[in-house]
Amino acid sequence: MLTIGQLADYAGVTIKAIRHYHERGLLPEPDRDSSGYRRYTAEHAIKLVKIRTLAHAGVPLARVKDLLGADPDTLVAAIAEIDHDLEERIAQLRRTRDQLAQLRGGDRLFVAPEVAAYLDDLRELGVSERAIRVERDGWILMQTASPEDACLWVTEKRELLTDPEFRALYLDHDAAYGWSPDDPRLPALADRTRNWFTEHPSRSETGPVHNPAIARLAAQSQHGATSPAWDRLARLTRG
Amino acid sequence: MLTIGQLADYAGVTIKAIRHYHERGLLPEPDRDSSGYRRYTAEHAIKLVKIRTLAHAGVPLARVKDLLGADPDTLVAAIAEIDHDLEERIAQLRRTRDQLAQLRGGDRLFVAPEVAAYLDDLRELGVSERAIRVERDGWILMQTASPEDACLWVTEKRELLTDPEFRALYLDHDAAYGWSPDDPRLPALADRTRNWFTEHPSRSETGPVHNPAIARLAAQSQHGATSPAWDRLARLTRG
DNA sequence: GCTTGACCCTGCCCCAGGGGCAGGGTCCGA
DNA sequence: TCGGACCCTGCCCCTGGGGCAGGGTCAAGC
Repeated sequence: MLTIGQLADYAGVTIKAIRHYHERGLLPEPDRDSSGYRRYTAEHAIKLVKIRTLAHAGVPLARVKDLLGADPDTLVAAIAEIDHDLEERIAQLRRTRDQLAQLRGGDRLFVAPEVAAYLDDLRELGVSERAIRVERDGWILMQTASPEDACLWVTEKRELLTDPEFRALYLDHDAAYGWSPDDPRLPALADRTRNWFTEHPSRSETGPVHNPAIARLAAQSQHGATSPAWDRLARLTRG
Repeated sequence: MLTIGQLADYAGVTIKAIRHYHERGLLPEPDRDSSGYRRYTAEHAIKLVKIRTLAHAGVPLARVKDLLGADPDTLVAAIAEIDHDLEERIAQLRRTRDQLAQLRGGDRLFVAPEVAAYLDDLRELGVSERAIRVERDGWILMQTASPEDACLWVTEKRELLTDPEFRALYLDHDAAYGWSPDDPRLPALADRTRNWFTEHPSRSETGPVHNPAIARLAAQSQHGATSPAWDRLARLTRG
């Protein structure tokens, strides 16, 4: 004949939680003594331990209720599933720990040295600050998503910048941002761009990117930073 | 320039969560495009990854907010603490898994065989069903709290029952439950009880129980099942 | 031009497991 | 008999979102 406080201590649960389980119909209300206090039996205690264990495992109370009334086979199956779920949750927490460790030095990784060097290259080349900002944002995203891919990719891009034709193309694209969509120089630029890509088919744009989703993301992330001239240029380049 | 959906996919977070972080002031609201859609920059993305990592680690959002604005030293200290917390939580989940495994065969352990044998002994002795019910409930509680202690203790109690004087005392106490508190046989019974305990000082009542809290619990759990005669008997026995 | 599906907006209510408070009763030991 | 610990009900609040309603927006294909 336990009081609610004794039962709570026994099961390692708060008094509030026990009353909550009564309200939800998980644990039957026990008889009251002469002064209206709840007096619990051992049956309540073992049922409460069941409830607590399942609840601690993250099982929603509604499902706990079903499980308490289920036949043993169903229960065993459910427990196996819950256990599997717990295992996964532990793995997830471990991953979170790893990410937490990265966060410690996270600000340094704001822009990795390779990326900073690449941005410096662009600046030296005379690229506009607008373009540099867009590049930087894109690289930050890629770095956060997959530092290895980003590092590989940026190194390749720096090599690409040693090609005079690529440098010229880059600068012309940068300049074309502010042109009118009817500018007569656009078709020629589109031609040169297409030619360059046919001559360098497997590099950079379709390069050794492990995660294609990241490439898509990078493309999308720059999509908002477009202009009428660029839109026309894109159409011309595609054909 | 990411939309909210793209940002959510990137950070592995729901759109709802992002809006929630805006409401809580964790993540600044970005500018809107012409149709009122939020457009995010890379700064938002890296900040969101921080928030997500901390939130997944179970840090309350209010604290995440503080941490985002804190100096690096404070941040590093906080991360160490959070990491320690995570480690503990993983251990807790593992314990929950063990308990879950016990739950699988939990109904069989409703009354362990040793306890069942002890209850059978009592029944054979002629003990009342009322007393047997109280005993059973007590043992169930002890079993659930500490199966090893319960098993040790019940074995010792069975040995005790081979002592004729203890058997007689047990039966007399059982019978005394229904007596009037003024019954003249009570003082003599109290004397015999006290004598027995002084002659068997270290057994059973103060026996090899590893967890004293359990002994206290067992005593308390039977406390409600008392009677006027028992209350008087207890007073007499104590002196 | 029109439809269709995917995406976005705000606002509202819901959940578990309590915390806290009000306002009052009960029990137990000294 | 008094103080402190315990119990009762009932109420509203919090977190970290999920779900739904009701409506606007965008892009692709017909």
